[in-house]
Amino acid sequence: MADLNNLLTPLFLNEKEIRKIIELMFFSYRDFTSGPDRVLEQIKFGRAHHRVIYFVGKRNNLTIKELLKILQITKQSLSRVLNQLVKEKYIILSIGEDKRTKKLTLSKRGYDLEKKLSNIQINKIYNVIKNFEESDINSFKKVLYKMIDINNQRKFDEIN
Amino acid sequence: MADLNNLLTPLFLNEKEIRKIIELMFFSYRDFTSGPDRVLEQIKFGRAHHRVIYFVGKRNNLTIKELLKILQITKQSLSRVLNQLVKEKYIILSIGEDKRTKKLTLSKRGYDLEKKLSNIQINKIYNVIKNFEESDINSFKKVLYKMIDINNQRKFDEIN
DNA sequence: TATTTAGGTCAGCCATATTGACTTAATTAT
DNA sequence: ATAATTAAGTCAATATGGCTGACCTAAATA
Repeated sequence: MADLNNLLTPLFLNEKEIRKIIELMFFSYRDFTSGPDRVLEQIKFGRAHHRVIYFVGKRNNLTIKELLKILQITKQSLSRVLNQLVKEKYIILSIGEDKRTKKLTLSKRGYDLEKKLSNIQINKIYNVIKNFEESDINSFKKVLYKMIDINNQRKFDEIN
Repeated sequence: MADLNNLLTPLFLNEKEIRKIIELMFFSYRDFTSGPDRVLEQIKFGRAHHRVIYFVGKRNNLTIKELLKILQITKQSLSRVLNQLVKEKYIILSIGEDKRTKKLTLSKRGYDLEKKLSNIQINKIYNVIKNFEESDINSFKKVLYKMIDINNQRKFDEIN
């Protein structure tokens, strides 16, 4: 690694400045998830449920395998959450063309919950970025994108 | 809330673009924590231990109360993690001037672990931001900062 | 026909968080 | 001087979200 405290290093590459970014990531992510968390608590769901309905909502007819690839958790971890969402009719299962696969779709109920939860985050982000120049937001997105591991950048590209 | 799909809304304020930011936050934060997580696993610690030694390392002689304010967890949650760190001599406790308080300091052992863990994140961030213009990084930090809840922005300012 | 793939399930474990109740010792306010 | 508040600690119970390992079925593919 380069010597981050070298006098020739630009100021913004100093360890102190980088540690600020570490803290910005920690604090911003925590506040970013806290809104939906409070709503989820009331219906006895957790953050994991939000993630599932978020990505199912984004891509209807997602298979379990595709969902696991996005979430990067084990199928055992997913199963508890997914079974609850299916049992409580937020998500509808159907058989795929390949009959081994199952397709996941949001019901109206699931769609409404997805909207309710994601809108909290969408509004929060909207209220932040509306006060910036488009160029600031583009920089923000570019940098955040590069913070993702290279193989997961590809996954992000696939779903977008 | 404004209509995010209104034709007059700038493109970068569209719901679709905002959802990309949601996903960037999710993927980047996950990859941001995965490095330290793997190291912590080997010594039977978790992410919570990293947070504690991170902030103790940042501000030596931090009190329990101040630490709780930063982490925003209950003292019961902190106690398990902190007791382990003290028992295994990563953190040294001492009595404050106000004898009700305790001051937390990293031992050499704790300092070394802090460096080892944080350097993973520092290097990751360094390798990302070195390829950007300083203005991009400034935009990135400004936007991320505003993503923090207003009262927590103050806490960030206090420690920086 | 054999192998691989998609999905499911059971059991047990661990980490991180919570709430509530209660204690001790020290400081501060009345 | 006494009462109230504060900092810290502890016990117990609970929830969530992850994990590993083992094992199963049914469908697709080699």
